[in-house]
Amino acid sequence: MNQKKEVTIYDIARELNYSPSTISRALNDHKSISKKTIKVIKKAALEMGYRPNSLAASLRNNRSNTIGILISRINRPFMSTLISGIEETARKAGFNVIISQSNDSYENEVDNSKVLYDSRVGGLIVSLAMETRNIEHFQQFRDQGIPIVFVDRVPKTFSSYKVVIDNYTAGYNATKHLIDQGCRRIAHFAGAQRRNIYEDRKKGYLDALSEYGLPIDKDLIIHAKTLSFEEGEKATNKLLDLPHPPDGIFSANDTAAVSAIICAKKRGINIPEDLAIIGFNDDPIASIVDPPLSTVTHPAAKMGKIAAQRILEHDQKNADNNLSEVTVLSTEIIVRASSKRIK
Amino acid sequence: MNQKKEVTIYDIARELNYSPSTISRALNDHKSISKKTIKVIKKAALEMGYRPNSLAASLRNNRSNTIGILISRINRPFMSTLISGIEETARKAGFNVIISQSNDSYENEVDNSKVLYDSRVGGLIVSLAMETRNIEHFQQFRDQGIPIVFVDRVPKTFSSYKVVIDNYTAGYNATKHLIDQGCRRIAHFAGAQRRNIYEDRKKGYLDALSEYGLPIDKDLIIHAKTLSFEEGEKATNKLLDLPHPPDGIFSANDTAAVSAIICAKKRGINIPEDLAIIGFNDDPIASIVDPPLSTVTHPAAKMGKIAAQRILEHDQKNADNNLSEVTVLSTEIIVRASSKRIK
DNA sequence: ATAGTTTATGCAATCGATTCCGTTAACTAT
DNA sequence: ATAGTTAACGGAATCGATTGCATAAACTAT
Repeated sequence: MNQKKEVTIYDIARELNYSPSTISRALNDHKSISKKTIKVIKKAALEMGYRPNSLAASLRNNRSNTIGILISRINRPFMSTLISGIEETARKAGFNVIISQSNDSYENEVDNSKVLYDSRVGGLIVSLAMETRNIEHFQQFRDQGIPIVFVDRVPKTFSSYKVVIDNYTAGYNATKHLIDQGCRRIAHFAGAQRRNIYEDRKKGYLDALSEYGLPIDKDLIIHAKTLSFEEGEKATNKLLDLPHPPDGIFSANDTAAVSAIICAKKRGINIPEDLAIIGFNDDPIASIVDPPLSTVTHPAAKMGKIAAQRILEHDQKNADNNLSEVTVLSTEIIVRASSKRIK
Repeated sequence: MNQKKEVTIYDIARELNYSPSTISRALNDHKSISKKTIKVIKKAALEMGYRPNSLAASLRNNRSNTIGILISRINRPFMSTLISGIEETARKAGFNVIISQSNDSYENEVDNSKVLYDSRVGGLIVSLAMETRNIEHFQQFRDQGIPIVFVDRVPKTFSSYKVVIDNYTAGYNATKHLIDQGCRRIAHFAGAQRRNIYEDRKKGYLDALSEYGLPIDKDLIIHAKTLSFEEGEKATNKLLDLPHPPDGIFSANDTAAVSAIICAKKRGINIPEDLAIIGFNDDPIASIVDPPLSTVTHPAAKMGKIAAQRILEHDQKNADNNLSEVTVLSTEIIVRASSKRIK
């Protein structure tokens, strides 16, 4: 038995002949405790090695100083940067951050949401799994007045805080950029259309083509489940095997775009002369690949910061207030060598 | 006021005319409750929408089903994969994962360790900040019998669970590989020597040189604080400006190695013919850069899994048992074009 | 000087689950 | 049939902090 007994506010109370209430209030700088007493109590707490028990406080308040994160995968540049932004903001406010990953499975998402609920998180930040169609599992949080912030991959029908980018405009601009560079047969690597981000990017692509009088060729639109490196490779080969191969590709993510660059190079295609390519996200690999990949920025850290702020703010305000604020962040096109045909 | 009242075991008890003790035991499949009763209670719990309050249970047990992670930065490929491995393993066992990043600052590490302690985490997984010299802040966990697992960047003097790779051998083998490829003037990008991983890699490098009768040239050893892309670029330029530039570089991470490839290429150096390069970690950028970077694997996911397992196991065993088990994982050299001179 | 107010603090219930220690009833062995 | 077990369940304290409602003292105003 080597576990030292932990010091509680009762121990301090006994030591100083105050009541536990006073100790609690003093440690929280409650205004009804005199400054002198506060000083004395804090000093004693420090000396006695007192460490607050967050669990007890959370139980009493029925709310923990914890933000739950529910995302598909942690080890993706966008996601880990998003988390980093959340963590940084949350920690400054004394909040903990619990992470859970669904691996894009609906079932995992539901299970994880339950566990986070049981942990009485003070707020929830969610980026939907690829699979998810039904979002009833978030209702329990709303019933308890626990704020939810959806980021990036958001549901259409659930009214809540949302932090997103304008995927439509980004898709439109990326496509327009390729058109401006002289591309006339532009392919698109599209993601799962169930998710807003991929649906909107595709819409932007389609509208840009239409607007500039370019025909829409279904053979040039490749739907991939995960836009992985392998899928990108396969898609690129398929496109290049076409009788009339494309002269441009707008990929809904960087991974597939990079694989397209590498694959096309292997086949002796000149980039960007024969084939101009633009991706999405500005992952680290985008600036490393040769030629460097043009892409669309995705402000992950900022999204995380704002999402966390929504939850922290909510803590302050009245619970019923303004639960459905939508924040749209701007993106930029970064033009690199993979699409720069016009000098 | 729209917050639905939450259902507790007391509500179920009242409803079924059982005592709360029985409800609690039934929900936990306690053996002294009849199977029939368990079935009845679980059914009622489900119907009534009961959700356990983890906070209450944790308070009572003075230990939460939570693993705290204390690392430098989340958004690095190695780290986010490590976290992913931890999360996956922990979640299967019903544990939550709280993350905190120190940004390599000692103060942040200490602060975060306190917050995690106050949250009564059931275990702690740590990769030390670059700055950290003093490790007293971990003593509080040991005093309470809370298991600590150090991963990758571990302290030398603190006896605890550890999960590491054999950095010395990896550094030795990476250097030997370059020697085998005909390199005779091999430079080294070394990280902060305070951390075991960089110190050991450098030792391996030095011993390999000695063993093969190659002189050790201090000009060829560059110490960088963070081995960032910029530092790598600067170091490469410095090396290439030398009267006798090196014909090989062993970088203690991939980021700096990739920047070396890009920088050297810009200067018209042929890789690997004029300069062979090998990195460390096998980050995604390693296989994307042109030519692809040879590197040393770093089993991040496996490390995370094992670290989490240590904590989960500890929960089962007697607390005083075997607290200082060290696990050494094996690494492999991946030879890619950046160092392959001999066909 | 008296009533009203402010300041500083204490009392005790509360959050929800867990568990030690009974107790009762049914069952088993001799 | 009686003592001894076992099975199934209840009572009540407990974990540690918070907070609404007192209360006592000191102070202010008239």
